[in-house]
Amino acid sequence: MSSKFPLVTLLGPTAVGKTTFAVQLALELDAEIISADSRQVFRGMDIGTGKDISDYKITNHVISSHLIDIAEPGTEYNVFQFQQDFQVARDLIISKGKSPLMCGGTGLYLESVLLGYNLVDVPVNEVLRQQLSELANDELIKRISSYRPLHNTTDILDRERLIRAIEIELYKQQNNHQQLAIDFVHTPVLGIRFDRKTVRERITTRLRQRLNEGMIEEVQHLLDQGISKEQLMFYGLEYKYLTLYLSGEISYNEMFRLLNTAIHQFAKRQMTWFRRMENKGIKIFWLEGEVGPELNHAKALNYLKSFQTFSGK
RNA sequence: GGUGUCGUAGCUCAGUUGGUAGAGCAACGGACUGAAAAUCCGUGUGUCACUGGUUCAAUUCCAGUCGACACCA
Repeated sequence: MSSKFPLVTLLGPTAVGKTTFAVQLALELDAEIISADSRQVFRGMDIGTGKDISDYKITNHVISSHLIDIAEPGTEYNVFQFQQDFQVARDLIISKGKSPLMCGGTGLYLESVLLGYNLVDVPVNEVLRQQLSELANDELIKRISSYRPLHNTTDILDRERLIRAIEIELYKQQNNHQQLAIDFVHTPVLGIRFDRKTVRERITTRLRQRLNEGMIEEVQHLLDQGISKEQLMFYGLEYKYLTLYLSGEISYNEMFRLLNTAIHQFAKRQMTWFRRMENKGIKIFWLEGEVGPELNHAKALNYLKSFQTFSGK
């Protein structure tokens, strides 16, 4: 395929084979992959996040990937940073004359790019932080609620985050910044999905494999590195339940059962997010996983071809 | 073979002194622009094992059948 898209996206819930599919597609499109995965950004979190470098090798090529292993485990990463990093990665890929292929399952991150969220780079305001630090939590909550509706309790659980949220909102109000915010609504978006029941089976099978392939040791290693239990728990899923298991709070069987269910529920939430994206006007070309990768690959290429014709490029 | 207990939602079980039934988990739907694999909200999905009987009315009482478990042989 010769002419280039400003962006091609491949999304889907966990355990549908996105990476392998993306790598094959990247080879065809002469593309490099930008990962949109909120957990694969962390170094040392490999098996638990399904990060497998060997996946990027195909025949005798290695497909370049971006936004993987770019943050220290134990630190935080967020949409704003993702959007920034995405821009840099995309510019780099284009400057090499290649195509950017965004691939991942983190709905918020995908949407922030596709809908062009206007996220402003808000500097630290020490004076404000000093003032706010003297207020009671109730006061802080009242302040942030007066600026914007609360999304959920994540907004108000943590004092530090509460103060940061006020800092951001105040800055936006006072500075009237219209950030770059390019949207990619009219670029092709491919999705892979399976029947819900099949996804569950795939998740369970994969979980068994990962447990046998050193996932427990991986989490133990992170704990040994000094990453706090709380932080690991907040990363969720594998990191949460394996931490509970390793600290003796739940048995192996409980861990398996709870984690398995949690991943099933996660896949469902991912699908909910994709439906929301469709409702917001993002057209997703769904490839049914049951059909098999070969046929889906052909379908995907066809769709991209028709997309070009349609948009007159 | 005999005696007893039990059979209610996908699972574990409540319950109805007779007026067609809930809880937890699962499942399903949704919200979510600075932690998003997080966080939060909503929804009961059912031949009350089966067949008869009593009754205005049976998931509930009675009898039988089937199944599970326990004990006795």
